Amino acid sequence: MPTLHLLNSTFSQASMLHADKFQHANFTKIPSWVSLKSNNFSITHRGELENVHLVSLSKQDKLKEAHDYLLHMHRFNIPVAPQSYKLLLETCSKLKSLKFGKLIHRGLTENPPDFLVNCVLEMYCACGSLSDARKLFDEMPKRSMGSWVIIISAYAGEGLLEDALESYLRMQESNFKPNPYIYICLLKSFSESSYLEIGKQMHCRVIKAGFTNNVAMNAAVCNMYVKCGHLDCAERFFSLMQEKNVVSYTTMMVGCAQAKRHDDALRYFKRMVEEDVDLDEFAFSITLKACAALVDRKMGEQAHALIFKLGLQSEVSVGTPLVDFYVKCEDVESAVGAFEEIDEPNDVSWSAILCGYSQIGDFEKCINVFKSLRSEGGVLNRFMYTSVFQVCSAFADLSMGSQAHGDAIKRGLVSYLYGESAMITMYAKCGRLDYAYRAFESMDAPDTVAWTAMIAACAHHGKASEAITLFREMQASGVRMNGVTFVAILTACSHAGLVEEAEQFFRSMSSPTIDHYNCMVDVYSRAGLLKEAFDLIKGMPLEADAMSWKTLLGGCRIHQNLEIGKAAADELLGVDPRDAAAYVLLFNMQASSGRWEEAAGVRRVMAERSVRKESGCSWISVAGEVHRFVVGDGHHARAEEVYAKLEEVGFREEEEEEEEDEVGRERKRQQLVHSERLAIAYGLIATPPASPIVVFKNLRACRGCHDFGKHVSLLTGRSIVVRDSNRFHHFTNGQCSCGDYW
DNA sequence: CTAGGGTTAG
Repeated sequence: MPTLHLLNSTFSQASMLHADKFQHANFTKIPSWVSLKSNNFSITHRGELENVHLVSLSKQDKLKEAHDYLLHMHRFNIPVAPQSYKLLLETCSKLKSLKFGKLIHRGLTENPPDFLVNCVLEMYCACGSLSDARKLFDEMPKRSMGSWVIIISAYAGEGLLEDALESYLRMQESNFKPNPYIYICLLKSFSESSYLEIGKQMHCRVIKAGFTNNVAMNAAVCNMYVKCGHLDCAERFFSLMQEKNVVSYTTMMVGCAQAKRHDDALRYFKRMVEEDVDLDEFAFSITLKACAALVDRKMGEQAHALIFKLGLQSEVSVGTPLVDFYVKCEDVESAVGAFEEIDEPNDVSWSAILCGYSQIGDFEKCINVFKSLRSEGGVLNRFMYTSVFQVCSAFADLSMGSQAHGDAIKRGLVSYLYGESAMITMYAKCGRLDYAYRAFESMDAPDTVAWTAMIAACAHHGKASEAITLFREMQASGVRMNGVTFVAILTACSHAGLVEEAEQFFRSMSSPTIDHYNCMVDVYSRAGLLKEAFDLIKGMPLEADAMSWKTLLGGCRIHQNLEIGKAAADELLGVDPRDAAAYVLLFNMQASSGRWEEAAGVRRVMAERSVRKESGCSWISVAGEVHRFVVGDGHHARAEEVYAKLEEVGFREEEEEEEEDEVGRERKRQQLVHSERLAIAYGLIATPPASPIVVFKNLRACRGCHDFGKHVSLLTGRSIVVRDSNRFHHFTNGQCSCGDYW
């Protein structure tokens, strides 16, 4: 190959001559002048050097320079080799540059060789201009088999089924006998169940044409059955295939993944490894997806090892699902490691890592990475906004959330179900059930997740009857319900004390999970039916988890049932000895029934195991700025005004019927004001008189502060929303939306 | 000269 040889020698000459200047010279960084001045190279044909330069430019994606140089060659009548044109056109295809593609097409000589015309045709298809492709195709003096393949493949690839079939018939009229490639292309366009019949017909034609022993052909048939939703047909066909390759295996794995049979997908993967099939990046994409879905850490790590062995970790198509796999395994560190291995991460890779940060709870990181990606002009997608909405939900940051919403609208990245559902949750968690409703109502056809998000939003805001109405509407609309929907509706019942309704919903479930049992435990516990709750845990077919016992313990605390409470605490600490909530609840319960010895014992154990109670804090966002308060806080710049306001509204700590435990006493003694009162008072002085005050607290509000909220809403006429760790409380005119039941 | 499979989510 003279061309290659010349390029190599050019390279070595350049690097030898300028070793000092070009320490890191590599193949793609050869300066353009190098090939121009080298008259002393052994050139055999006129223009060979120029052609090499042209090819070099196009291989470096320098289309503009290449085109300029092409014009230069034309001007000096230097012959341009067909191969050079081919490479130029390929670069146009790769970069999807219709503009240069057209320019180069126009610059072609009068009678270009047939294969070059096919290259132009391919370029138009690759650049997505099927109109140009069709025009050229119709005007082509000599169509080859390749031309037909290109045009049919383009139609099929774009989903233009009719055009593809028409061309298929037309080619037969022009006496071209379709080859396997034609069928492979055509089969590709039958990609949904409504095309099954025509797909089968095409399969018959394949058999009649005698292409039954073609691996690629068979993979395409398999794929057609998979995409048309007939995995069983695909499997039968697959098992009859004599020869199988990566593509056919990958196709089957995709089919299994679609049918959520991820373990079957992995079985195919194992077979592929056993049979020593050459694996490629596509095979690993789907394998990792299955590992992620199953959270099969072991399998995923083995796949990762194999990937490393084959050096495929730098491929986006492998690295991205690898990131997702580690995210699903809740191992962000490995996810970040996998991400950093990717050579050219795309927006999918970025959204996978953003999702990782948000799922794991590193909200700060998530939002910062998103912001820098955005400011650097990176490609953004809707998945990213979903993660951003999750962060805003977690921060309960309405200001950031609505900004993100606006930003997403501007970029046209919001009108899709997932993002909208995340938005419902975001607005609800920011305390704006009204906005959540608006987001929900703006959806044309809410799906399972959207309905569920809306029901959960009502549940958390204590709107049980609205939740139930929505649930009925959802049923009537025919949208499928899932386990999460039932968690939402049971939560709604639980927050409103609707025991019978909850029992009804629960009974209507075919296979409740531990989450649903725990919801029922919560329903009974809150309603004071502690015996029922305890019996339910004891009798359920699933093993109780920490949540089961914690929920029961919470109920025992509210209803002062020391006996069951102790049993629950023992069980809870058996499951998770480091659960601070268990100790705190147990301590409070012992203390409030005057068992100081036992209470002190609980504290001692806590200290021994160095379990620390989470300290309470409340915050309020005013004009986009978050103001945070802790118990008895005096650090705020307007602290004096805050305390003065508290005096003014006149609902002091002493007046309440406080919890009589030791903690409560200490607090009383020290006259420390609970953080949520400080935040509410700040809201009163810092926001306009008519606007609602929305306060957030990391722990549950106590009864005294709950009464305080009611009192202030009556006194000032303001609407006050308090979100504690459990739910939302809407205080208006001295009443709370929870009906004092929570 | 012509083709086939894949990854992100509430």
